[in-house]
Amino acid sequence: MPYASFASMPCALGRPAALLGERWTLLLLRQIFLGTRRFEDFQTTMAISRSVLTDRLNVLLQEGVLKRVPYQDEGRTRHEYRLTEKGRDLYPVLMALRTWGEKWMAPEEEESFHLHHRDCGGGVRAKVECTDCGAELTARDVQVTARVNSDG
Amino acid sequence: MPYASFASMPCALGRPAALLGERWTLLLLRQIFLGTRRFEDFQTTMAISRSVLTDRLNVLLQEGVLKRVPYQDEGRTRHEYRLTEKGRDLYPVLMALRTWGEKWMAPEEEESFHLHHRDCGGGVRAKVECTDCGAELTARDVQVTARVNSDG
DNA sequence: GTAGCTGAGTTCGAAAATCGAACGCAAGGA
DNA sequence: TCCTTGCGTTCGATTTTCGAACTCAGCTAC
Repeated sequence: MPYASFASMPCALGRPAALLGERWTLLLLRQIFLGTRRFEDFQTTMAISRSVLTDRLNVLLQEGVLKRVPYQDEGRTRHEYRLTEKGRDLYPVLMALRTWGEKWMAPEEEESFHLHHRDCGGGVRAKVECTDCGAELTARDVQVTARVNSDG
Repeated sequence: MPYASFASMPCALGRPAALLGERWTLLLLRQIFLGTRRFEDFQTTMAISRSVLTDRLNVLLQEGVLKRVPYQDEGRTRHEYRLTEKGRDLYPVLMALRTWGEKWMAPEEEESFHLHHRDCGGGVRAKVECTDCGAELTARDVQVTARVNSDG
C-alpha cells in the first residue's frame, strides 16, 4: 500500500493522520494559524521549496481546509489562502501539539509566542474529555473496541 | 533551512509539528495507540518499507516517545516498542485528529473502531479550553502575541 | 551438530519526492 | 516600453522511500 492510499482508509483517525502526516503540512498549518496567508510569505518564513509549497497548498484546497480569497493590493486583485470552517476546526490538533510541546519539548522557559483567551486572559490548553460525564481522559481511561477490521 | 532543522526551532508548536509531520510518523503512532508493539506487526499492518520503519522507530526512541521493552516469547527474549509517559501524553493529539476526522472526513456512519470511557461508557472528544475560566475555546477566542520573533 | 524457522533488522538498486535556481506571466507603475 | 511584484512552473541534482533479497541470532527438530 503506497502512503497516498491511506487517504481512503476506513478510519476517522487514519485519514487525517495520513493527510497531515505529509511532510510540511503541519508546519504549513502552524504558519497559517499564526496569520500567514500569502504564497510568498509561506515560502520565505518556512524556507520550503516553491514547488512543494504549491503542491501542499493545492492538497489543502482540494480537501477544503483552505480557500483562495481575492483581495485588493494597491489597486490590483490578488489571492490569499485562508482557513475554511473545516480548517479552523483543526485548532484543537495544533493546540494539542503545542500543549505537548510545552510539556515535553521545551528546552527552558522559551516561548516564542503567547496565547491567551481574549475574554479573560487565561492560558490555552488541549485536553480529552468524556462526552458523557465530562471527566478528563488519558489513554488509560479509554477502551478501544474494534468494529470492522483489526487494523482499525 | 532543510526540513530537519525545524527540530531545533524555538517554538513549542513548531518542534512537535516537524517531528510528527515526518511521513509515516502519525500513522505509526496511531498503530501504537491501537495496540501494535512489534516490528513485524507494524510492517505488515501499515505496509511501510522496513528501512523507513526502522528509521521512524529509532527517531521516536531517541525522542523518548517510545521505549524498547524486553519480553519472553516461547522461551526467548525479544523486544517490543511501547509508549513512554511522554508518548502516552500524545493521546490528545491523536484524539484531536480523530475528533476532526469524524466531523469532517467521515464518508458516512463508518466507524472502524469505537472508543469509550472505561468508567461510564461515554464517548471521547478532544477540546481546547481556557486554563483560567475553563471555557471551551476556538481559534477565534484566542489572541496570539509574538514574543521573540515574528515567525513564532 | 546441523538444518530449519522466525522475528528483527540491514543492504542496495530503482522509483518517487524534494531542493534550489531559473524561467514565465499577468497586473500595475514609472 | 521597461521595471517591479506576487505567484507560480520547470528542470536537473539531491535526498527519501520502496521493495526485494540478504543477514543474523536464538531457538526447535531431527
